[in-house]
Amino acid sequence: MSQISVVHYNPPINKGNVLQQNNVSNKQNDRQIIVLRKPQHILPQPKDYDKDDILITNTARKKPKSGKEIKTSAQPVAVARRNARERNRVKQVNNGFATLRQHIPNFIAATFENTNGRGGNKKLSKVETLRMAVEYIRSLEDLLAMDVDNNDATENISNLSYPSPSSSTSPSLQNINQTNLSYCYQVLSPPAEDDDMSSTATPPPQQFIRINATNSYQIIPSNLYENGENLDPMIVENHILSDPNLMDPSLEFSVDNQDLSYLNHMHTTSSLSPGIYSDTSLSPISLDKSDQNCFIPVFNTPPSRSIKSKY
DNA sequence: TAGGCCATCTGGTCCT
DNA sequence: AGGACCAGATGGCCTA
Repeated sequence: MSQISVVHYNPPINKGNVLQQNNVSNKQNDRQIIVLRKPQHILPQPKDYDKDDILITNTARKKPKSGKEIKTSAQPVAVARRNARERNRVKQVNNGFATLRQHIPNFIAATFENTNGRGGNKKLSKVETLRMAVEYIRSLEDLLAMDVDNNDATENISNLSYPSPSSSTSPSLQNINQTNLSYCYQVLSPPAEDDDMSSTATPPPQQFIRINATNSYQIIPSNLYENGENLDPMIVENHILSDPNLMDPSLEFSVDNQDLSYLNHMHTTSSLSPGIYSDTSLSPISLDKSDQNCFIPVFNTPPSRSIKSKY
């Protein structure tokens, strides 16, 4: 590290920059020798440049809403151009994130925004976008693996059309099997606490109610059931729905037709019948067969009984 | 007010 | 030399 030695008299220097301080006992003038950290960036002073080489920059810096003036500093052309390149580069990165966000199913993002504690109407942050994208890709991989397992006619694989939420063309629903439901509750689950996106731990399923004849869903607050425990539709019908105070209206979300492709087993967007569905069956199964790790509960409630929504 | 998120600036490194 | 990329520092904005 570069160091410079100075003879210090007054005023005192910033302690943060002091690397070494030697008190030289000099009875005559009692001076101190202090080793300073070399300033990390010593920009050439304007006087070092021709006037033509100076740009007033910082114009691209976000203008504070408070209206405070941002100090503009004189910069050489090279520095200004480099900053502009960096801004452009970051902009490209952000464009990439925006594109990535568009590929995350709307209802997943909406649900996450409602449950991430950051309030609604917030776009996914970069970290959240990456997490969601990882989950999405993982789910598509699972879907692919499941489809390969289920289809003995391997030639179908090359013709498979996988759902793309941002695609304007509707996905080939005939090729979407029931694993979509598994996908749904996996991604509806909150992300792991740490940032380790390589984690393979399977989060507990998120349970929700579908409001009949609508594309609206209501997430059942997790405090109403234990992790991994599937609710009995009868309990939902007789207890939870009868007490609207138990439900959180902010946890209601709507899905569009494309998202519905992830929620429905069927080739149409008709609603599922209430019950517990397995990963491999299109028919509800009896509760005593249920395996909490493999089934997703679907409950329907008439619109008239829907919990007071955000509307 | 603390913490999260973000944009910007800047020094450093690598590559062409 | 200049561009691309990365990481650290900084400050503004927003929310709980």
